[in-house]
Amino acid sequence: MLKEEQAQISHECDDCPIRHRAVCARCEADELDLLEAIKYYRSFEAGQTVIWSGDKMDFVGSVVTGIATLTQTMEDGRTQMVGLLLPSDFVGRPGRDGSAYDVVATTDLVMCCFRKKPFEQMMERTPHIAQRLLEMTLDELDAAREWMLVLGRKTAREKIASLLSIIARRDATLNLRPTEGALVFDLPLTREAMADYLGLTLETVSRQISALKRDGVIHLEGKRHVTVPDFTRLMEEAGDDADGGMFA
Amino acid sequence: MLKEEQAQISHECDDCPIRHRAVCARCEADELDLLEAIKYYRSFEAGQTVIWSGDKMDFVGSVVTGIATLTQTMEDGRTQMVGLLLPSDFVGRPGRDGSAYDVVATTDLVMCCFRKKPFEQMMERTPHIAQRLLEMTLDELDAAREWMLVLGRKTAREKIASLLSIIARRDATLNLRPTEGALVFDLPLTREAMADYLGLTLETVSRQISALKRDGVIHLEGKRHVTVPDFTRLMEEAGDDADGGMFA
DNA sequence: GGTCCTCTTTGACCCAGATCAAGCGCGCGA
DNA sequence: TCGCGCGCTTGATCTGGGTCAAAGAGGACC
Repeated sequence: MLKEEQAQISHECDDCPIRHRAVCARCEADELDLLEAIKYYRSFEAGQTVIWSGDKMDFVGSVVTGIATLTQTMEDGRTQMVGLLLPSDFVGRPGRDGSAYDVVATTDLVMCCFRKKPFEQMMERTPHIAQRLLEMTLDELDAAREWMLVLGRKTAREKIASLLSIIARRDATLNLRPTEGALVFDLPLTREAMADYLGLTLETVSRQISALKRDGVIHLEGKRHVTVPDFTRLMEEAGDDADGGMFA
Repeated sequence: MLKEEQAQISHECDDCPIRHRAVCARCEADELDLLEAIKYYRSFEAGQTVIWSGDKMDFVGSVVTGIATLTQTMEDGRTQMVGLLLPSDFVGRPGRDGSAYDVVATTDLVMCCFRKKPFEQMMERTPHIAQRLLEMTLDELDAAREWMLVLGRKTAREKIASLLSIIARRDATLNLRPTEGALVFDLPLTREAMADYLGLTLETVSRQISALKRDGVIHLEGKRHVTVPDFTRLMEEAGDDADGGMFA
């Protein structure tokens, strides 16, 4: 909690790293001023739970830096990740009180938050916010449906390749690295978290990553640092059309 | 195509069966008049494809009666259903030209359509429409995430029970039947379509339905007419908390 | 009333991935 | 510097659901 207080250092929206991608992306200067007046930052350490499923959630917000996950758990402990929240992603649902999922910080995390009530009022008055939120929600819905294909119909190897290509792609667009040649990135998830995302066991994840390494689809430095020498090859392994590639 | 023309019989929004649940649910009388002026009906026969994935889509619309499915297909033919569209559900995405999925009528289908351009303009001028669309999209996102748990972590038997309970629930709210005692409904999907929804093969679907019948969880009359004597039992079989029940 | 044809059921067998069980290796705290 | 723990790898075995194959059950059409 003290940590959270410290994080409330002054941040200007103008030089916010997610200014042009988050829910505020379409706001004009004056609208941004209003948001700036009611926003506050919260930070979390890796492993900390942001909210538990079913808990009352009196804020909404955007991931500024770090990574969080959305997970669902059955009574007997089986868990399924249902969302991977990267910088600029939105957390929380206007018009609902409780959280439907566990939200967990998997790395150190900074969020830009708004108390729900004021945000909802703002949304009614500022179409730019509602428009952007609709757009982001539709994108998430598409991503969720893409993921349903992965979960329902892909083999373990294809699942791993799909996850790697998604992380690689999002990492590339976020960091604006060139997409030519080899892609390099760090896995932000443990083997177990990957298993929860993919509907697999952590042993299978480990085995398939080893297999992809053995077959030269990826290189590993340590456990987390990944090099993809040929992205098209990875896409093929994922079972995707090798075109749906690298834009926006 | 002739069939579609015929379907343009006069329908009044006032006595539309999905008036209070569709994208127009929040519209005032005057807003409704504007929509009424630009809407048109299209009908499709069972089995007909509404749009192919990738095709240009110059309209959006709501399912009025009947059932449609959203599916994704891999090059080698593996297919995954990613959406089940019941009356009042919305089809199409404002701000995107092509369809991301195959949309197929699984029963005879009537849709209330709007050409995309006018609808988008309308959305900008009528916050009630955008608000309702956001709400519906958030609901669909929740449903998709629920489904990710089903696909990723449930057994074949649990998957079947989950599908049955979802159909039973939606059918009950749609037809406003009392939820006391036995639930009765018709399966709107073939075994193959169920398999595509659940990430199973049609043989496994058939076997598990037989097993649920043998164990008295459901009764079957013919292949499609289902009776659920004890809904709580079905929920347990689905692996869900037996509470998240029967409201709205 | 017979004959397709599509949807479905059921059986026999097989395999991808789960489960159970050792170990490895790196970072951290004492 | 050591040891301890957590994340990870790898092996051996088991099994749920896939695959392949055959046959029943309604319709719809002639």
